[in-house]
Amino acid sequence: MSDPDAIHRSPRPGRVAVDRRHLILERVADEQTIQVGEFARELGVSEMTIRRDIRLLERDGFLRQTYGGATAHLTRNLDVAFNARALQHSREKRLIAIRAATLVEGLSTVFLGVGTTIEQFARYLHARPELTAVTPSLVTASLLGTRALRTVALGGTVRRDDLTAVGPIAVATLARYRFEVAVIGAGGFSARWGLTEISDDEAEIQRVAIARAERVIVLADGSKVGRAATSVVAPAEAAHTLVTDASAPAAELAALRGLGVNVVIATADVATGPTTHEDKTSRGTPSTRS
Amino acid sequence: MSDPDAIHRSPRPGRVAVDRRHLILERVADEQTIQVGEFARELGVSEMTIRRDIRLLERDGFLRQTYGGATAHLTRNLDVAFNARALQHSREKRLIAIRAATLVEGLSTVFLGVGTTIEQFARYLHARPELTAVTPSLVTASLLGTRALRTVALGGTVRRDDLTAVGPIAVATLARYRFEVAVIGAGGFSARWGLTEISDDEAEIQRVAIARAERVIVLADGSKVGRAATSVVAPAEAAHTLVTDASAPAAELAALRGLGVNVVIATADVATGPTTHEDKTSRGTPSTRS
DNA sequence: CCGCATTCGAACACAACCGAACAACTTTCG
DNA sequence: CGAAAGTTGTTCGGTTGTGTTCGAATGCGG
Repeated sequence: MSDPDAIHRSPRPGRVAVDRRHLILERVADEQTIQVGEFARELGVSEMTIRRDIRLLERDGFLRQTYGGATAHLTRNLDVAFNARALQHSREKRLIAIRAATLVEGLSTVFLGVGTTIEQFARYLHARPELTAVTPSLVTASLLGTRALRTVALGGTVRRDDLTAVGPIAVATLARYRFEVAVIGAGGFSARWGLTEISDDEAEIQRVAIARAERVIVLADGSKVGRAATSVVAPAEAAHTLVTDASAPAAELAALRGLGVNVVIATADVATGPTTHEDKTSRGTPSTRS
Repeated sequence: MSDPDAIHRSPRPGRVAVDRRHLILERVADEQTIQVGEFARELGVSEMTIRRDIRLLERDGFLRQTYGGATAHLTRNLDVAFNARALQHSREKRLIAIRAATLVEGLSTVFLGVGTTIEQFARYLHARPELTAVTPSLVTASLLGTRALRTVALGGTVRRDDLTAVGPIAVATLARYRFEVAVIGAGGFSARWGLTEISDDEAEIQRVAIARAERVIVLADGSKVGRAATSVVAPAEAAHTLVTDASAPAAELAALRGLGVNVVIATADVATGPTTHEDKTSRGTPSTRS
């Protein structure tokens, strides 16, 4: 398992240092290579600093230092870099989440999958007492658990990376429910390979959830559309609706539409506020509890 | 500095401190990061105070200290309110948790119950890869889930008050396990009424867990000892060990001892260090993979 | 093979940051 | 009132991150 926290492992890196290393990884993931002088100029730091970063990152196996810069370490770091970037795509994800929330209004049983996009979706899900939400994600379950709807957490072994319950127990629990709609994320979604996921465990759970749902809504930001991960979950036709953003490649969307997938592009026009239970306008007065 | 909280006639010391730490957690939850100097200026306190807060919060696993500030810990976004509950907890509970942690060393399967004392216990539980921890509490599961041990969350309907999985699913899942020791909290614990709990759901789960455990350790601060709640879980003899603090009434403790309960009083002398998820002894040897 | 420009990394310098220790102050309790 | 405990600010020696210098190493074109 590629420890996503490994970047932070140096004794006590500052925020800027961590950010800079993230940037380096991103660049390397994008362009396969990076040059010390260029990047130093770009960030306004000395070359020595970049060199030190590279040495550190190589020590942890994220890349390989070369004469004049560094190159991608083939096997590793893609996931890491994408993870790092996933945190920054939040604008699009929020839009997708808001749009998707409008698609599940009035329903009574929904399945929520795993991933940051789904977490966002949960934030914007309109809570009603007669709504039951089932999810393997502890984060999502915690998020929903405090609100006015019935939340069911799947049990099972908790995965370290994303705090998700996986394994036979989760699958067995899933078998007790039937869903009007399953809202799931995706490691990749393409016409050729359908819905794909990075982890096998997650794929298994999603497969069962899809089988038990009458409708499937896939949430995937543009960078996921047309891409494929390793574990195949279901063909693209299994998804009734795909909610994505404007950055998704048009050709791929056309192909998906050809397969009968209803494609929804989330735009910024409907700037609905979040559905958080507590607004944070209470900045100055810290909670006067108990 | 004029104490802005003096108007409230603060009932116990450290009221401002607790509030300040809440603010820190909020900020970190919002922005993933915080800087000492900036925040100190913002609140009008010295940097040292902020540093002390951060150190404390890291010790309890809320965040991760960095050079110049702190960043969010992986147990991100459990609702801050829930995550921060433990902040208001007395040092008695922490002492109990620390003491109890020494009682479960070397075991391989433990059940962790519900409640803030148990959450504290989880923070100080020494993680080992071969240790399996089972719990119905989403908070505890999230806390443990990022650390180096196998965590199993019970599934089920999530209770709003304390983010606990309850109901038939939780009970059924429990039936798949056997525990060397069950560590549980208590709404009340007395010689007369035994182990009692406020909620029926919780009582049911604890009953099953006790039946499936070879040893039962009850954690209860002094105020709980001698008291009884509405729902009876088990007679006092079911508990092999009670860990409490010095404020527990001596007469009651004597009565419990008479029933064969091994009473342990947690004191401050064993100033055991914290059990943060990442060991920082790896200062000099960076290549030690987690 | 030899120069030559570029890059690398050890060493040093400096600023920012950290934490232990101490002092000043407040609150609690006898 | 006085002792004890808790909280915050300050000081100071040590640590960490970054920039700079400079000799050594490397790639490249004869």
